[in-house]
Amino acid sequence: MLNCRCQHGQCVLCGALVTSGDHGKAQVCEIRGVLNRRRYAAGEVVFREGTPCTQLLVLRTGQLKLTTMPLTGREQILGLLVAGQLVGFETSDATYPYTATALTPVEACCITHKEMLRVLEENPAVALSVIQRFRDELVQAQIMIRNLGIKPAHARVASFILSLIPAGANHEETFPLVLSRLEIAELLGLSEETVSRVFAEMRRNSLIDAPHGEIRLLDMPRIRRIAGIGNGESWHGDLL
Amino acid sequence: MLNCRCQHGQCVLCGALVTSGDHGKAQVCEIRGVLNRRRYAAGEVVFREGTPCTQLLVLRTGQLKLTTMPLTGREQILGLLVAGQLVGFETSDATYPYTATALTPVEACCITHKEMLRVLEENPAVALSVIQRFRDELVQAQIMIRNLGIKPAHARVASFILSLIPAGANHEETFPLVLSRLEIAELLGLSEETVSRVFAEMRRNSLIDAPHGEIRLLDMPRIRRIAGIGNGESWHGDLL
DNA sequence: CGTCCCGTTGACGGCGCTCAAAACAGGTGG
DNA sequence: CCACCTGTTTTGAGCGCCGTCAACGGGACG
Repeated sequence: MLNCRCQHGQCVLCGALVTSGDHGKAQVCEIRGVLNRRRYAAGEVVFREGTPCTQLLVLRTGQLKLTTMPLTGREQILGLLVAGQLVGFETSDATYPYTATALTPVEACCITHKEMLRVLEENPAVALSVIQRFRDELVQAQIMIRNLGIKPAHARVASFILSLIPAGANHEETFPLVLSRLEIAELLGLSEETVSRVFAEMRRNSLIDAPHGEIRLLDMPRIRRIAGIGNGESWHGDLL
Repeated sequence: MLNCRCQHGQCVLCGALVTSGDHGKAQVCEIRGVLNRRRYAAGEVVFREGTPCTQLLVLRTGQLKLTTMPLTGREQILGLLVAGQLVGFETSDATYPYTATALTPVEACCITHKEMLRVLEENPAVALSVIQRFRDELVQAQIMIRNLGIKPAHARVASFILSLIPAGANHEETFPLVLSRLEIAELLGLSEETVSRVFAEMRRNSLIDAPHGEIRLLDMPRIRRIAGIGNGESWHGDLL
């Protein structure tokens, strides 16, 4: 485990392999032959929409954004990925359906689809773990559908801000914000200007503080209320 | 296989089990003990958002819609399911994150999560098949995000109409339309009236014909063009 | 100091939502 | 068969949210 070349117990593949009792050590040794570690700089494109997909990645550190650009138009962010998640595991089509770009410096493990399928067939524990990851991604996607489908601009931004809080973190703390206004707009299905306006409004009403590249929640309960549906009665009533 | 009580080779569970060589017959016999067949009438609620989830279903026939209603507001349809897909396989939370409702008469196979996990651990082929289903659902969800995020009303409706065409079907044919205008609106993040207006406009321009409960495509190429991004220059130019 | 990029702010117009009523279909009972 | 009622679909009028266009400010960097 410690002498495994990819050196990370938290990786879905390694982690699961290590704990899958019946094969054990032999499997660990086998898999490290097919895993490659890769690094990407912030802003670097990992793979591009429409290119043939042969490999999949397991994110170790950093964040990725998945984007799509239908025909000639603005980009839409389909989702954000953090450590532990899979990306590029496409089986139905032979090309990636979205572009993956590093938002921060990224470390990831690479494996070809062919090898991955073999690993899954031989290691039920890994398969279970992969199923769990897909479930999580699907839940995230459904949350996005909810937001895009019914929430007005202010509620979308509020929901987005709440989603930045790391699990089990103290509020009233300052969190890093790696997305630009434009990227937030692309994530929320809004225009850059609208996002900026909502941020300004929230700052004016001391709901948040937003220095460069960071954000700080000043009034969690009200943000949470705004994030719920825009309930008819103008949100201004709540903000002022 | 033919004497299996659930009697369907096309079910992910049975199908996969039958073809998983190394266990074979024994597994088939084992699984039919934990599978239950259920029927639901059109309009019947299969399970409701927020209720504890212990079972998952494999759709045999019919269609389901998955809906959510955040706080007090309108419903949002998260997705539609057809035969072969899984529903209710939630592992992270103990409650269903959406409501499942039958759109047509439905037949499904039921299995508890606990049993399902055991089946997955013992049958890699089933696990692979399940992963594939989740991938497909994720792709569908991402298509919805794309549509909701950037497309104007007309393009959303056009995309929806195109999505009704069964795989490998002849166009110029008449397809069943099980969703009401309100449901289409909830799926596309629009109002009922807007959907109705777009349908009317399309009918006026002989793009479609829409008798009760059915729809017929009259001009596939133009519908396809409208479904692409609304590219700035008014769509009226295309329609007239 | 000039340039570039990002964020902010203002003015304006249009898409699509809201409210309301009419047209329509389907089912039920007289 | 027709009157009646209920729920769906259609159509109209009005307006508000938000997207577009444009100009400005500020920090990073050469």
